[in-house]
Amino acid sequence: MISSKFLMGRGRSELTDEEKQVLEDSIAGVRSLPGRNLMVRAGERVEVSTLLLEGFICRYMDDRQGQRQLVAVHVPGDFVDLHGFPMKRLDHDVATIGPAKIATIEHRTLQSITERFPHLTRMLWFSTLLDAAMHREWIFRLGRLGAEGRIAHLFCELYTRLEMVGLAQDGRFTMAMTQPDLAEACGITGVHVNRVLRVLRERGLLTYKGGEAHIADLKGLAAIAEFEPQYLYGTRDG
Amino acid sequence: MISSKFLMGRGRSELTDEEKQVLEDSIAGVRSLPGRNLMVRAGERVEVSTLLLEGFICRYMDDRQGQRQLVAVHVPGDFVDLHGFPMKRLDHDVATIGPAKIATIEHRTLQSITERFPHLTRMLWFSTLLDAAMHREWIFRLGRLGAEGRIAHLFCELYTRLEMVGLAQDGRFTMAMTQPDLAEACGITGVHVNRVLRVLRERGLLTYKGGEAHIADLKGLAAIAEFEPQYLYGTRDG
DNA sequence: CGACATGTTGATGGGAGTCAAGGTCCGTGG
DNA sequence: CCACGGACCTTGACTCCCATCAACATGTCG
Repeated sequence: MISSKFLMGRGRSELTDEEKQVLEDSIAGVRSLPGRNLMVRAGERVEVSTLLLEGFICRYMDDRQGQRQLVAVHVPGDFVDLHGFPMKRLDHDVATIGPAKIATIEHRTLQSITERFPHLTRMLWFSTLLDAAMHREWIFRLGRLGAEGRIAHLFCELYTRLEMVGLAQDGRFTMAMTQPDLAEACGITGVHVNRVLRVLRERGLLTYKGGEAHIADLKGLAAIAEFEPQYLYGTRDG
Repeated sequence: MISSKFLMGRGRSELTDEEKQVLEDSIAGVRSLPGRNLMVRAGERVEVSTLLLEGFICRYMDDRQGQRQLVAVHVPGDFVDLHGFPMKRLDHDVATIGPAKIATIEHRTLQSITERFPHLTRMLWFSTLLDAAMHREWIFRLGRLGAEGRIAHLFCELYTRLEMVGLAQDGRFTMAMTQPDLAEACGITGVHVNRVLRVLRERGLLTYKGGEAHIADLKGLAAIAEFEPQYLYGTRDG
């Protein structure tokens, strides 16, 4: 099932079999994209939404000098731009990081879902709110943590999210972000990312080289990051 | 009409009279709250959502040493915690800044709206996505701007939002945030906020004293802030 | 092989944090 | 009525984290 990773680990079980099938049948097509591929430019009107199947995609905004700030990183199973359905235009660019495989769903299909499946609609809404929760955590990171905490937090988040969809285990995962990419996600310079990674490596917390991450001490890394993963789950239970 | 400010300036016109009435009839009650009043604590299960009628409300997360990071500021007309309807639990605290007047809507009422009014549901969804767009802009601010830009940006955003609901004009508005509050919103210290405000005042851009803001040069302030207000409108048009 | 992105390390400087002191304003209570 | 405490605002001195500039190493792909 193409959409099998969607909401995996975060309330997917609340979807009925019928709803899962509706979602699956909504997929208009599957495509492969190369790395560093601009998918949507800010301000463009969008008519489809994208479900990420493989690879990594980021969303970002550039400042006046062209310096980039990532506002989100997406992993397989994520809807990348579902918010483009109610919004119609995006306020930011969307691009692949490494090569990626995506499924597309047309907005008119989503429209008909909202008219026939209220609960599924709420779950789609819910999934955009998970993005918002991650945004808030990023605000916290940038506002309150130093460079070490920011890097550590990003790795904790990515590890947790990848683990939910079966793409990380034993502290290890593979990802396409370069050091400059990490810098753009964390609001620091590439040079400083390099120094921080060295410190984290020397302290036995994390190694990251050539796209291979190994979190040697998740507890320690989470402590530096002040990382508490509840926000990634939406905490619907109870 | 109690909910008359909701989505004012941002697609409210897309609501039919019937939908406006449905929303109005959903209001369970109106209450006044004192300033500095904790409304919802992170992790609590919530059963109602809050529409802000008067005053200012913020959402925030505390770091390990109790340092606070605001993740959102709300002005009259905003749904403060509509995302709590699909999410059920919040990942952050919510509190008034100054005294405030709020209307509450029970989640079971919202639930019935989602089952009977798909278009109104999409507009509610849309309104939570405006929050997400503001989150993204805050990420950008914290990641790419220095202290001056951050303060300038916050004032530009608040001015624009307040103007939309008729609470700001001619560069002037009233607000309850103290300098320490601004610091918590901008990821800098209260002392530094003070210095930055002085610089902005001396440059003839902005004065802020005792809750009275006067933007003397909006163009200049927006330039420092790299502020472009489209994100506040959701840009549904065209 | 050369071009280019990425990774690494060093030297220097600046923006913002920290610590400290004092000022203003207000509400409360003796 | 005035003393007092408590927020908030203001300014100065010193410190430190991270940016900047620069040089070079490594790797990879046409």
